[in-house]
Amino acid sequence: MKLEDAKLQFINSWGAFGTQWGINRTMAQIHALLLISTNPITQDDMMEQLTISRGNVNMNIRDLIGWGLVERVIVSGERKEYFTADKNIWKVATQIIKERKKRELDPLLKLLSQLENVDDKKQEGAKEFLTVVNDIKKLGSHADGLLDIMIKAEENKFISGVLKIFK
Amino acid sequence: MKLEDAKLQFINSWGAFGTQWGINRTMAQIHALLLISTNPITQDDMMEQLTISRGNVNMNIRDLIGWGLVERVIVSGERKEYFTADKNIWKVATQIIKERKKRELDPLLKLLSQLENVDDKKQEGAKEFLTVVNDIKKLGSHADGLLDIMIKAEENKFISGVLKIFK
DNA sequence: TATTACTTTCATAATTTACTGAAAGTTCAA
DNA sequence: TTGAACTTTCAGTAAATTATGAAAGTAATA
Repeated sequence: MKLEDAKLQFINSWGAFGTQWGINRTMAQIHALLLISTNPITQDDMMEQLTISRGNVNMNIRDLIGWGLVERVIVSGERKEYFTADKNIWKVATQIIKERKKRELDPLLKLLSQLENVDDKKQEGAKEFLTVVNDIKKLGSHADGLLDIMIKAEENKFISGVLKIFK
Repeated sequence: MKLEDAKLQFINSWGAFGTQWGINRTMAQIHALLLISTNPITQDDMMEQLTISRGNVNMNIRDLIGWGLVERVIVSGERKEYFTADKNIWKVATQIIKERKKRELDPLLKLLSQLENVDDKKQEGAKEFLTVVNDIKKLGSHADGLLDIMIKAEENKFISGVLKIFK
């Protein structure tokens, strides 16, 4: 397989994969493109490579920066803005997890806590309801801590070894 | 807060939450409804409670069954079909993770493996590309194992304690 | 075997989400 | 301060996803 084809396929697959996880296709594609670009690239480069409009590129770049996945780079002597993405996949994963937690999980857990304040906890069905709500809360907080460990484990042979015991 | 209101809000929030993770709103709502229903319910119950069409209920129930999250229940003496969902949140989580892995992660990893077969691995940019592809693969397989641990840890105080050391 | 009770399908409609492109905004250099 | 180079915004449009509901399918009862 030619490198160019492989790159193209990587970008497309990454886009498709993102879609299934609630991330918009173009945003994922731009990120993929940046991941495999050796040097920082411009918005025009992205427009050309992905055949998408200027507005689209701009909005998604802005989102990616908001997610902490992409950075603006100033190339001295150039007027144009360049962009780059952190190539360290573990950092990328940490960042995504951190953001999703902040944006989605935390608000959900907060809401669930409120739902636990039902008036009459002895009424028909209340017990089952409260159990489910509470269990989701527990799972949420647990997942949180464990994903932290996952990231650390990835960069730490010792922890990695210890964890294998439990598999 | 009244129990009925809390239930309603739970269903709606769960639906909204699902949407952000690439799960369609109605499917998540049906699942939520089943989670907090003490007894098995019928498609008509769902139509009424969620004010959605018969077709919509039927298609999403079918999907939920495909995900292994919902089961048909036969109530003796009744002609109608009833449905129920496993209330054990850890089993639910395991099941979702297992399915997403099978449907999305595995195919992606397989594809990435193919992309590693680029013709000339010495050409400009090939190294960076292959590193990214390989790192994602590694992350993918690692995440897999660790999510297993998470589920087990949730039900095992000992492991849970050990894991805290690493936080 | 007809009737009834119920389930499934799927073409079309509604809704949601994403994209475009031109206009407005910004910044820098002369 | 003018204008060229570049970036951002956003109303309108297009595309993708979901939902509807009536018709077709199935299977239990009489």
